[in-house]
Amino acid sequence: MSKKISDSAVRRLSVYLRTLEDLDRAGAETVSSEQLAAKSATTAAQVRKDLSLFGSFGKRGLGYTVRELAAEIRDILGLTKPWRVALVGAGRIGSALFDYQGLPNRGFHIVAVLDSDPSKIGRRWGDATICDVADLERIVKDSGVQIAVLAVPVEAAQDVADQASRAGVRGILNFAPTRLKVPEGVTVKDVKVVLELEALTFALSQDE
Amino acid sequence: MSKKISDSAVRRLSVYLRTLEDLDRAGAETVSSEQLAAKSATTAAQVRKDLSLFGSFGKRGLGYTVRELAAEIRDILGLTKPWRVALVGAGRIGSALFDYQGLPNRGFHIVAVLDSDPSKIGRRWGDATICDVADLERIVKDSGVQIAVLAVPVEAAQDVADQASRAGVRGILNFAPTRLKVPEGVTVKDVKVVLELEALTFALSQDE
DNA sequence: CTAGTATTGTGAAGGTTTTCACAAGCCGTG
DNA sequence: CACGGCTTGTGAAAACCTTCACAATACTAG
Repeated sequence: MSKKISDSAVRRLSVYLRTLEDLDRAGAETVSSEQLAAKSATTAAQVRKDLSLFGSFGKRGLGYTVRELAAEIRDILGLTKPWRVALVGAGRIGSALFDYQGLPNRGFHIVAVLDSDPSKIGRRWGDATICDVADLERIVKDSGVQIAVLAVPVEAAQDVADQASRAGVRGILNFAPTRLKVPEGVTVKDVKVVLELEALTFALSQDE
Repeated sequence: MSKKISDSAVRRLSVYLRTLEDLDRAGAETVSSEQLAAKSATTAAQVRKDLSLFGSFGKRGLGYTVRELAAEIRDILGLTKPWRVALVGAGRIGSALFDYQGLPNRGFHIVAVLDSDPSKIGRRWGDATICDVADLERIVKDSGVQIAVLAVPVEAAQDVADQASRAGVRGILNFAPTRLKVPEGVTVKDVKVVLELEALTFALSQDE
């Protein structure tokens, strides 16, 4: 049915959304593809092409209504409904994510925090209690968790991914530096810090 | 001089390197493009094409020597020399990075940790002392810092990036969810957690 | 109502990246 | 040393992505 959308297009949409939210906060009512492109580090033609993959959201001669376009992109990205997230790993990355306001703002609700460390299990974080990761499957099922965020050591990641997949999670955001094997129907995205650093050193090594 | 190398090719090289390191640890001596591709989630042709951008590292009929190829890729990515890194922001992300063994292993040495919080300045982390971010420029110059890692709140990020650029930093790894403006000659790479999550929800919204 | 300015949406062109397919090369065996 | 099995390196083809360029349209001013 829907034509294939490239990953880069999706990522640009996400950038446009952030830009639009900034514009809205700054009080802008409308924006042209030219302006949106400038603030999103791309070109006007690219903006229009990206949007045209999903519909026709602007008015010729006028541009786009900031709020309307933001709403359309939220819809495209699947951000109009809340997502139930389980945070696995109550270490420093887990705790930084737990407190990060950007997640609930975008509709990502952490409904469970899990860890394997007995000294952490049972502790309270805000209004969440840290649960034993051994109960992951039950918790995922009971709370209807759709997305698992893996902020666990690399040795544990595949195991947690297996359990989460078995329990019916549909997406995994993985902070561990390893390529997870997951069944059909489960989507993984990786946060690759070292890879970014290496892309950086490649760039730096080039221009000298 | 050097032809333009696509970002995706560079990122794949980084993945190959990790795979090769795993293979080496597992005791493998040689690897074919087919095997390397399977473990790196790409195709054999892609592997060969990527490598051919930089030279000819294999033996026909035999494949690649794991260690040799790893060394070549390290060289390509600029990982054969140590990089001096300043870590700005001694919060949870900063502290997670500071303790992460993956960085020194890859030649990234954190030579300074900075923060603006008076209650943190002066504290010791391992054998580093947290410095006042107001001294960033002096420290960058004195220690020959090449890369700044920004693990600071979004409001502070642009300001720190400006100071770091002025002090002569060549690369910035940015964890803050904002697009940094930097002068010519400074390269920025972003770690985009929310963007990955949104790419995930897009994928999940598609197949249902 | 007409002219003029602005800006979208989109086919077509241009460019880049990936895949294909095969000659060239390496090794072990007999 | 000749043959067969295997695997690289690489032009050429195919697929994909970005940019161009312009007709279509919206509004404003006169």
